[in-house]
Amino acid sequence: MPRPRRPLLTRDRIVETALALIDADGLGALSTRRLAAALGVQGPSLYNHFATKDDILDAVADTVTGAVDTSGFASRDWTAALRDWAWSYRRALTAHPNIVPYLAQGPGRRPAALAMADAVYGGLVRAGWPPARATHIGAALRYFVAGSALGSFARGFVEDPELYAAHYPHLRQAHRLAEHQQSVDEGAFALGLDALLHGLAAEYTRTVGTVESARPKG
Amino acid sequence: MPRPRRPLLTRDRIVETALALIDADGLGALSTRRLAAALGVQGPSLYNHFATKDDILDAVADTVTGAVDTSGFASRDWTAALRDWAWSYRRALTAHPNIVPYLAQGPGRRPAALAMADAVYGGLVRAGWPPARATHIGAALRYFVAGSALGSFARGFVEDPELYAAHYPHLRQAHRLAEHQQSVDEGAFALGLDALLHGLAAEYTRTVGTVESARPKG
DNA sequence: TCCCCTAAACTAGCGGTGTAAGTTTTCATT
DNA sequence: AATGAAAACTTACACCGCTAGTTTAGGGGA
Repeated sequence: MPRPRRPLLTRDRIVETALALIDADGLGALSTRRLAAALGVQGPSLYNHFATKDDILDAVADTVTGAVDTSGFASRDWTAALRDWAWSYRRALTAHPNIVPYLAQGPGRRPAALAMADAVYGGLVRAGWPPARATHIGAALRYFVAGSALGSFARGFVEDPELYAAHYPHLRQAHRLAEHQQSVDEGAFALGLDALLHGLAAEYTRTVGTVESARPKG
Repeated sequence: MPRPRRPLLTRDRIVETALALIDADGLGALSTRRLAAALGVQGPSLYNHFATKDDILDAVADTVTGAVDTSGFASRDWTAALRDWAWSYRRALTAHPNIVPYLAQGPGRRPAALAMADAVYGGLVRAGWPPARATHIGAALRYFVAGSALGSFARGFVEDPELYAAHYPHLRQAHRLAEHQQSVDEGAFALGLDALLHGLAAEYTRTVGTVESARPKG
């Protein structure tokens, strides 16, 4: 097949299909040939639109990150904005859990990640946090969200309780975790996020100023 | 070469060499043939000792996790024990950063991970936390540590500041992050951990009891 | 309008991957 | 002493990411 009258591929179509395949079958099941086949095309044709497979994955990661909402930093006080952002961030990642290992690992140089960092950092500095502190806070929240989306804690446990009872006395009821996987993970996230924000608020009043100065500038 | 008089391979030697290769060249550079070559052996010989490559990686992950110290839960109050554990956990992971993506992702069914969960969960319950809360706290800390070890926040930034100034106004000084990568990541971890523990301590006094009841049982 | 360069598909193929299958020889057990 | 398992080997398969070279359609300049 020579050059077709209308291009069969576009970057958007490739990224979209790649994300669908990753969601359906996992990161390891995405090969250039399988992706191309899903697009009705031969493997190497992808290289007319992307330089490497990693470039495709970067683009996929960028669209996932792009779904994160940071608008709270423009309108709400910094603790509420952080909370909204963290939950939105988590939702964006858990909506596509199979890409998270790639996304969390790779560089934050992708546009959507930079825009997100910019919004968070800017919002915290505007709220009165010293720049170095703002950096740390953004990073700490990112750690927590990425970790929570990466490996489900509960998923690691298995249904058979006997496996645990013998060697790990306190985990005798751990098999129940498998049943309530999602609620355990979300509960742990909610608890940890609340604790983090509580601790940060205490640090804020201790080192930055009163609650009043935390109002958005508008 | 037939069966040698003394076995050339042992599980321990394989795991040890695999970890060294991963540390040196990254997870992606570990192939069964390269690993075997480093052991003075042909690729498929590994399958006399491990069923799959993933089994090898699981064993590597288990030895890394095994270096985490949870002894604080036996002797210190729960906040100090959590802090010690989190730092030890982080040190164990950052000592072998290349294996972290695999480790953080996979199931927690490996013995060392189970033993760790057992110690943490048991320690928190003994301190008076309700079982469900203890599960959430252990998971939340795990999220935070894994996320912090997984992707360096600072590493994502690049030296050239002009790349940022144009589109991301608040990141104008982000290039400095690259210089202080390690201290930024550690500072973010320290800040986040302190905030988390502060928030958990507040939750403890609010819902569980006074500080007195948090003493270790002994 | 003709020409030509670029774009976007193709086919063929390279070196590498995990692992299955079967072979050979040594060691340990009966 | 015989036997069977263990631990190395070789060969081979299907797949991987990617390169090189080919073919033709489309668009811009003479």
